[in-house]
This record gives sequence, C-alpha cells and structure tokens, in this order.
Amino acid sequence: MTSKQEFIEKLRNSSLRPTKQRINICEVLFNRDKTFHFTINDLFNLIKDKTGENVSLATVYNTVHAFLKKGYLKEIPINSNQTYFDTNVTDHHHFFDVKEEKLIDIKNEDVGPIEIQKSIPGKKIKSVEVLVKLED
Amino acid sequence: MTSKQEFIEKLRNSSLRPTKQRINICEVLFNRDKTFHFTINDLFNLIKDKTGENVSLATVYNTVHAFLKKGYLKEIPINSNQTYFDTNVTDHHHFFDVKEEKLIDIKNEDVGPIEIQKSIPGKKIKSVEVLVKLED
DNA sequence: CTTTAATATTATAATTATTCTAATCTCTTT
DNA sequence: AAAGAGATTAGAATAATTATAATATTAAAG
Repeated sequence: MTSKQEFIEKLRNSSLRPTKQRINICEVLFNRDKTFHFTINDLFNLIKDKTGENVSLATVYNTVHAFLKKGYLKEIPINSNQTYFDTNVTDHHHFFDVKEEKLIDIKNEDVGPIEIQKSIPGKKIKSVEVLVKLED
Repeated sequence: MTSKQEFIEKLRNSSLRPTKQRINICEVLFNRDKTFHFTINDLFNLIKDKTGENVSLATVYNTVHAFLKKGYLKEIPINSNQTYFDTNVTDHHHFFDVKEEKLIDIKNEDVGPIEIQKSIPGKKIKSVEVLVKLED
C-alpha cells in the first residue's frame, strides 16, 4: 500500500505538480502488486469507480502522456482501436490474445537474444519489442 | 505494370466484387515495385492524386479491411495515432524511425531466430513480430 | 438477352478517440 | 499575504473509425 504522500513526492520529484487529479490517477495506476495493462478508457472508468471522483477524459490523456514522458508508463505497440499502456516499464515483451483482446507480459529472459543484422546509417536502436499474437 | 484486368480477376478470385472504387485502390496499392507502408489517410489522398477519382474515406477503410482479411495487406503493430499497413505480406519485421515517423522493412533473414520460452495453455502462436525503434 | 431478387458495396451520418486552448490552479518570489 | 509566471484542467474542437440506409453488382429465371 503506497500512501498519498508518496505519490505527492514522486510527482514533485519529477517536477509534475501534485494535483488531486494526478494523485487519483496514481492511486489507480500504481497502488497494485502486479503489472497493469490498460487503455485510456479503462483508466478513466477505474478512476470513477475507485476514487469516486471525476477526472475529465482529457486530463487522463494529459497525465498518461506526462507519465509516459517521465518513464512511469510504457506504450505497447499493438494494433487496436485504442492505445494500450503498461505500468511495467522494464524491458520486456508481450503476448496478445487476439480473440480476448488481452495482453500478457513476457519477461525479457523468456525471449532469446534478438539479433538485428541490419542498420540504418545515422540512426541507433532505441528499443526492440516483440509482439507475439496468440490464437486458439 | 499490372493491368486493370488483372486486378479485376484478382478481386473476383477472392470473391470481392470488382467495383471501380476497388480497382482504383488496387492501382494505388499494388501497381508498384517496392513494398509500400501507408495509413488510411495516405491512401485516401493518393487515390485522389493518382486516379483523379473520388473514393469516400469509409470505402477506403472497408476495402483495406477486406484486403487485410484476404491476406493482401498486413497491419503493422506500432503506436501511432493512425494505423499503418504494409503491402509486403511476407513474414518480416520493422524499424520505426520515431523522429521522422517512417517505417522500414527488416527481412526475416536479418533477424536471428526468436525463441519464446513461455507458452499459454490452450493458445498457439499465430505470429511473432519485432518492432525496432530508431533514434538519432 | 432482359428482368428480378438476393446480396455485396458504397458513402453519409453517427460514434469514438484524441488534441487544442481558454479558464483555472499551483507555486515561487516578494 | 499578494501577485506574476507558468503549469494544469476540462470543455470544445478535431480526427479516426464504424454503422447503416441507399445504391450497385451479380446470379438465376424467364
């Protein structure tokens, strides 16, 4: 259980103002044991449910993007009508269950080393992400 | 140079009616040497430019989705506000130049074998796709 | 060959996802 | 405490995608 005070510090330390909207969003996102995969809409609904307070959808977008930039969230490359995010910001990969539209983490250790034998002049590799689509 | 007649046959053979809208879309998509990465909007604009005819945006969506289902196009898993597609339907991977928002194919041979040492009961692997993000 | 009926396709209209910006809040400086 | 500077919020606007009524295509019958 992380306290509200810790979220306030976390926000201040990354020069994000600790507004009540952001603290509510932190409660929903980071007050959990397991990694959490979500869309903006999932998060929006959970905020209402869990905190009883209303945060506008635009603010959820703003905050998620601010957290992304600070490295508190990761965007998951997947084709869906909605963008998926992950609270697990370590280097890892994903299964995507196409039928159930569900994401599952794959630890980096569970994927053999990936060798890219091609390079683009003037560019360097920022990240390598694997998406494994699952069917029945 | 592929002829209009060939597109008509291709469409008929996959039980898609060869409407003039679809033929125009085929001209833009498949009348080229190199693989082509595009968004629905790119395609919509190219149709107007290249054929001089107007096809509604909704029809572009419909047709791209029909072609996807028939296996004539591939959807590229990437996080962008718009969905990207590829005329290269062989098994391959992508670089994504984050700054320029540009996709580059990586041939399957240029990526070492990818071993997934985790499995999900009752599910089998449908595809494995690698996205390599590039920065300067 | 037409005509007709069944079905597929198109494109407008509706919906959903995301971003823009004026009003508001937070924080620093005094 | 008050004010100014800048950050944040949320309503309004825009952009992306989908649903459906109107239209077009095709196969079958005459």
